[in-house]
Amino acid sequence: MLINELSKKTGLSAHTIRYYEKYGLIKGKRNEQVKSNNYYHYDEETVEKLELIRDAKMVGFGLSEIKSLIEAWYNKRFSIEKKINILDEKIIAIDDKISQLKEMKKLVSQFKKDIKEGTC
Amino acid sequence: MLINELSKKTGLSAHTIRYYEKYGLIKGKRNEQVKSNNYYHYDEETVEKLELIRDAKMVGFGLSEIKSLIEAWYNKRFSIEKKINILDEKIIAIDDKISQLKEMKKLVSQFKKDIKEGTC
DNA sequence: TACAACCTCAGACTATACTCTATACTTTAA
DNA sequence: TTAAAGTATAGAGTATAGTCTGAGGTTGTA
Repeated sequence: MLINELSKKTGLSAHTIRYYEKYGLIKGKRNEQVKSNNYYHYDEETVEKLELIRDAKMVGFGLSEIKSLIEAWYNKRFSIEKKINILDEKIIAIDDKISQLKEMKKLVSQFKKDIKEGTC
Repeated sequence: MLINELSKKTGLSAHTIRYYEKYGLIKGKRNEQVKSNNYYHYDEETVEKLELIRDAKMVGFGLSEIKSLIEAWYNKRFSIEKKINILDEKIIAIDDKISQLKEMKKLVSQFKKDIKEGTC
C-alpha cells in the first residue's frame, strides 16, 4: 500500500509517517520494476509497527525507547540475548507504569469520594 | 521550605519547579513579615502536588491535563459537579492507559516467547 | 567582613516530536 | 487531455517542556 492508505489505516498523518520513516522506526520499499515514480510501498508489518508506536506513545514512551523495542522485535542483526534483554527491560518499564497508574487511580478515586462525602 | 529543599525532596530541579509555578501548577507564598528578601516558601501540599506531577508525566499525561486535575483537586472556585466530572474523565483516561499497557505487555511477552522458542 | 551558597527574574537556548510549505513530478478520473 | 489528487524531498516553523545564563540581591558561616 502507498502512504495515503497507510495513513488512513493507522490514523497517523502522512507527514508523521514520513517523520517516523526518517527516524528509522519503519521502512517502505520501492518497486524496482516501476521506473516512472519512486513511491514507497508499505506492508502489514508496517501497520502493526505504527499501531505499536501510537499505543506506546500514549503511555509515555518516547520515540527512542520505541525504536529500541522495534529493533529488538524486527532487527535480524541483534543477538537473541540482546533482544531478550531489551524486551525484559520494556516489560519492567510497562509494569512500573501500570503500578503508577493504579496508584494514581486510587488517589483520584479517593479524592472523588472525599469531595462527594464533604457535600452530601 | 525554600525552593532548594523542595527540589531535594521531589528530585525536580529548581528551574523546573519555577517553570511549573509559572505554568500555574503550584504556588509558593511570600512571607510578608520579612522585608529584606522576597523568597518563596513552599508547604507539604506542594511536595504532594509535585510528586503527582512527576508520576502523571511518567505515564503520558501532559502538563495541561495535569493542571486540570490539580485544579479539580485544590481549586475552591470549581463547583462540585465540575470537579467530579474532571476526576471521572481522568479515571477513564487512567483505565485506558492501563488497558493499553496490558495489551503492550502481552505483545512484548509473546514476542519474547517467540524469540526463545525459535532458538531452543 | 568576606565569601560561598542561596534566592529572584527575564530572557535565551535546547530537545523532542511533530507540522507545514514549497517545489516538482506522477497518477487517475472526467 | 487536463484538472484534481497523490507522492517525494528539503527545509522552515510550531508546541511542549524544560534548561541555562546572567544580573543583581540575600543569608549563613569562618
